[in-house]
Amino acid sequence: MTVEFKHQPTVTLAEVADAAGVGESTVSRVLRNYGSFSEKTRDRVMAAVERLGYVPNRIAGTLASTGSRLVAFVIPSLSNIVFPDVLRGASAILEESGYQAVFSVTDYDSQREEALAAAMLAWRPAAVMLAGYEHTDGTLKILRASGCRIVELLDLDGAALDLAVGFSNLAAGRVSAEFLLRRGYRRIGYVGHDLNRDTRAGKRFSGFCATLGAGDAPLADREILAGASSVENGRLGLERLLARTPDLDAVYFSNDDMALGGYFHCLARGISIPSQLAIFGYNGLDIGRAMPQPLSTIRTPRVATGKIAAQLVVTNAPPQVVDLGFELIEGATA
Amino acid sequence: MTVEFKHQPTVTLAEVADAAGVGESTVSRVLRNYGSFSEKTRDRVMAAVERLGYVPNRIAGTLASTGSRLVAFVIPSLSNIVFPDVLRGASAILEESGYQAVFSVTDYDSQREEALAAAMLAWRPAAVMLAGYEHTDGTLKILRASGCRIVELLDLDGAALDLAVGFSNLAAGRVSAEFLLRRGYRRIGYVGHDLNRDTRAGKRFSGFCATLGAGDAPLADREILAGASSVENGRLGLERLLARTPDLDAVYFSNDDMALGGYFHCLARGISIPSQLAIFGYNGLDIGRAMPQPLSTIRTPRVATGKIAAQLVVTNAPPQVVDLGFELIEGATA
DNA sequence: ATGAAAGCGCTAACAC
DNA sequence: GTGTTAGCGCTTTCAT
Repeated sequence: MTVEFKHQPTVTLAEVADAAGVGESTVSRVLRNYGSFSEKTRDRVMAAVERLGYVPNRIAGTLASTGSRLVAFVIPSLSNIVFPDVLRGASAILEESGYQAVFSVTDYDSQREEALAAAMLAWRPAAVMLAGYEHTDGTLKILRASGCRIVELLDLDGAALDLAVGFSNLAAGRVSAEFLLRRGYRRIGYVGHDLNRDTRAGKRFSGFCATLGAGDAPLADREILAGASSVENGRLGLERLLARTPDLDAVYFSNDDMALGGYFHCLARGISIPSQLAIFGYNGLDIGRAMPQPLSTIRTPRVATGKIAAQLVVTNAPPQVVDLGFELIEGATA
Repeated sequence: MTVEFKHQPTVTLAEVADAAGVGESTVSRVLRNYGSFSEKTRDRVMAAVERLGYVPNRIAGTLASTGSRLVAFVIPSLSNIVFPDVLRGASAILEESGYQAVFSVTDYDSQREEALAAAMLAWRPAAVMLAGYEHTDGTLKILRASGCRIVELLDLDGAALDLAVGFSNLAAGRVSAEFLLRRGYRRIGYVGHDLNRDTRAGKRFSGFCATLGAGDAPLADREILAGASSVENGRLGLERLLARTPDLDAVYFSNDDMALGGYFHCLARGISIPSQLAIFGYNGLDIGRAMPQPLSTIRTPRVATGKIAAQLVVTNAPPQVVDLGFELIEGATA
């Protein structure tokens, strides 16, 4: 028998069927372990798969079955550790269920979010995961029209489109303020990054200020830095804030990175914490626990948010809002 | 039991063609702006697209054209900031070229890497991006058989399969050791995380030790922690190392996170830096610059690695190795 | 400049 | 238990 050399870059299911001496649908059934087939057939098919090094084409499979196992993430940033954490939680669940994570980064720009959401939809994902509730009308329209599951993450202060997983940023801000008031601080300032883009940080700030006001200790001063949140901006922000308002007794930072920067500023200037100045963060990063004085902060369920969100999608759960809450960490800096 | 999500009826290209009163191929040409068509036809098609809210199905498009615009990342971790940084650099380039990033996380497990690489290949990506050169034989086999571009990232100490972008970890370790020797340190220790899994950290450590040995100041002691790299592990590691070998004059950490932990340990114990103990890291994170004493470290081109890798893929560059180098940062901690 | 028709590789009915 | 066949929604010749 003469075997002709075929320059075929990829093996197809049809070739496996030929090699195994069975029909295509049988191979498909065996590979998906669905429907019925004999032990013997299964072995023959698997042998052929092995021999030919067959890798199923999920593009074709998805098209044929009109149900994709792609989950699209449209996230603001990969620099803010929050989002890698969410992705991490989600991808663990997705991978074990045969789903595939796809992502793009909006850079906190809602126009980009709209464009990227549209681009994502072209892949006909099973679900689209987004940060928060603030989306353009265009984004909302195409999402609703898409018919795929929509998951809004890390924000519960608003109305969910379909699924929502996270916690209330407004409440996180309130709890932070209550804590500082309870500890007796009255001259309280704020150092944060761009609130217009990071709307969740904006909601925390609102909740924080509202509670301070109600507690008869309205926000004494604030310093909002233009760029993204970072340790350096935190340091710079506190420096500016104290230059302007030296008599503050506590500062609330938009997150732990910023707070760490503030901590470094105090270290460098010999400002003792918390006696001269208290510092409070947000996120509950591991780094806060390793500081000489553990950082007082709010621990957020970032990985859990990703996990639960993925689980809801994978199990095709009905529309719902899942509040994972957050935890106050009474460290040593406030 | 997972439930496959079914999409609600979506608008197809055929419906757009009908609505516009043209053939399917004409719609396709207009949408991809390829081939020739009249102004008038273009307007009619675009009007119909708009009216029906048509979103092209890239699954179908990819299947028909046998050329995907998916780029698959198989990365060890999302907790180690290195990989989000690489993804960030890459996704910026990929998005503007109409490519889509897909990822999965191996958790530094080469068996998982093999399984995930295979799963990725099922999506017929244009390229697969992996960390480093250490892969199982199985991984190598399926990658080579796949016919798609392969990019190995962040490691140049080995033989590239196709494309490689990064720098030499061996050299980074050597340069770190040379620096410490040049500064006069002679009793040098090491604090690191799991070297078997993170082979790039292992290469740095090798280069470091080799240079120390050649400089007549062989590594005095080392503390390897079981878990992943973290600030807390850095702190704990330094504590243990000094308990065993108190007379060290410098410590090299497997990365900046660990080094920051060591810095915190010194702060807490009143060990003055660098006079009593010098600290040297790796990665050049922003956080190091904001420390009261800037961290002495090696800055690695993480975002650039992602960018260049993406560019090579998008432009279908010939096989090559791109050495982006790294930069010694002479901070104040060593 | 445009349309008809043949796939891309698979899944899902439906026969047998 | 297994094979046959008709699509999934597009791209791509190849005519016209």
